[in-house]
Amino acid sequence: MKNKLVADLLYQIADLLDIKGEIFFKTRAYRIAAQNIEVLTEDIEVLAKENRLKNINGVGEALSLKIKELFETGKIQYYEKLKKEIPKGALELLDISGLGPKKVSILFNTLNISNIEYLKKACIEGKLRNLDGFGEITERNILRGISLKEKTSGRILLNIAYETGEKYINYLNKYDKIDKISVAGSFRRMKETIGDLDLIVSSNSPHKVMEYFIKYPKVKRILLMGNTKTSVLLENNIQVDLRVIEDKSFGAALQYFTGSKEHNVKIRGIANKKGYKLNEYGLYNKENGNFVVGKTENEIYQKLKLRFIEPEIRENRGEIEAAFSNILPKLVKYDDIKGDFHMHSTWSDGNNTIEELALFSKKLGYKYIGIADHSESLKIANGLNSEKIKKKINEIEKINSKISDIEVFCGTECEIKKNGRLDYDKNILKKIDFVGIAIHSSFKTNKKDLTDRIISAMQNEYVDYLAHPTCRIIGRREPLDIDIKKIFEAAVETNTYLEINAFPDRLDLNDLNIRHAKDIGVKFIIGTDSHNINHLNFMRYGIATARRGWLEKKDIINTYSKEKIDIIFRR
DNA sequence: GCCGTTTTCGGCCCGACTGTTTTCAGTCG
Repeated sequence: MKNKLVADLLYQIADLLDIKGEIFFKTRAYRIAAQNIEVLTEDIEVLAKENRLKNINGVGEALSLKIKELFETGKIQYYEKLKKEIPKGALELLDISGLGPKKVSILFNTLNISNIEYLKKACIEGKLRNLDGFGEITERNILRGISLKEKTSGRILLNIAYETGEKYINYLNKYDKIDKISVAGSFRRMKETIGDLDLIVSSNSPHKVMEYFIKYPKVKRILLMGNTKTSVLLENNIQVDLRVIEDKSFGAALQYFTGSKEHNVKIRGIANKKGYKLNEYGLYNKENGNFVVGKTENEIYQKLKLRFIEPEIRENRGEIEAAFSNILPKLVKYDDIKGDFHMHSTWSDGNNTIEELALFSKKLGYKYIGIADHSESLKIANGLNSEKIKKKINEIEKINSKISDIEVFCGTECEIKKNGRLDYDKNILKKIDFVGIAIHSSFKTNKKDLTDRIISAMQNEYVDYLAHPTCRIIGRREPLDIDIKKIFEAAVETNTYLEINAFPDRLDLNDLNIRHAKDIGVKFIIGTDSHNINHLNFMRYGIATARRGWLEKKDIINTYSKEKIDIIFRR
């Protein structure tokens, strides 16, 4: 599937056209097309061959020709030409806070600034202040933007955002001038990484709330401050934006600032067609400007004849159409999970004993857990040999008779060897309750071998689930180069559950893969990959990712009752 | 560049804040 590649190319063309000064709607058209291609389940190369590109939303005559050209010649002339006009470094300038296409265009065309290094130098030398629309403050802001980019390298992981947001909200909750408070933005949608934290507050004393907001002890700098909007930078370099509105607009603001942008554009388009105008203050009658609703999100969706859409799926990936036809999925809930089958104990590389894990899990309300320690060949993680497995089984039996109301299962996270065989033989595998399999080494073989290796392991009759299927680590390791669709098909054929690994830098499978897999008929299991009891709390990020992948309770094995799980895992 | 039970041409979401200006453009979300 080259869908991602085509989408990235169109995004790049949009950026290049922005800098060139092309009209907004044209560059937006490229981005809309790119977005729709990114979420396409069908292989775009097949669509191109069968002349069906124009079936994709946002792809018309011009774009379909360009995509066809790409598949036929390996290049798009239009893109090649743009690249020659505008160097790659100029695109990077767009990432700097405070710089948009217009300013980048001026910088490039007048001072020939084509990378961040030159820009930094020019700012320090005071060369920008004489340009039209620039001044000394702009120079300082750009320098600040550069240093921030160097420090944070972009986005933060969901769990960091969660912990930071939780503390800030606790602080705000102590202030009696605040009525309602909620998170918004990509954080509320539980995206795997977050740009900055958005908070929405309703209050009749906005100015006082702003004053209190900026007094939070962890604030390092105030970025901007007004009566409705204030932004601060925290000591950990996370930006937090606060919006304060009246209570009657709380739902409208929440809807507006939760996004995604793409979702909102479509929703506002629908509002328009129905004779309304929608903004962060409410839904208004377009004719007379009268306020219609705005206190809750639900009222707004209702007025637009849509079912309520959960924040996690507001990405304009078909949820609006589904809400209209009343066929939205009943997303798995955060308290639907009854157990966790991916945790490591002191037997391998975990920091807590099985008993400690069991007691903590019981506190979380779980009915069962599975201990999935590493297998023999993963020496670095203290993988278990057959002797140790026997002892571990004994220990688990003792714990099960000692602790009530939670059942502990003995399992493994078994290495898939280079030849596709498992690290343990049949005699061991049949003794333990469940078998998760995973790759931790020899990533860099070719695509076909890697795919075959995983599928051949899935075909082993004792295997229950495939852990972190793509092995990506956010910000550090790209997903494995595997034929993911074949893996999904094999999962259905061999009845292997695919894990949604909830560890914040994995979240693997990701939202899009989950949706594609679900369409094929895959069943899932959410595992935290815990190495200590605190990691067990990561489950929420796995559930969030499952929700973003449109999963329902019935799609996920560890929402099942203990009786059902007994049937599945007790051999 | 796309799209059409408002349009095949003329729309395409909308408002706050900042810094630069002297009424507004650019950026951001």
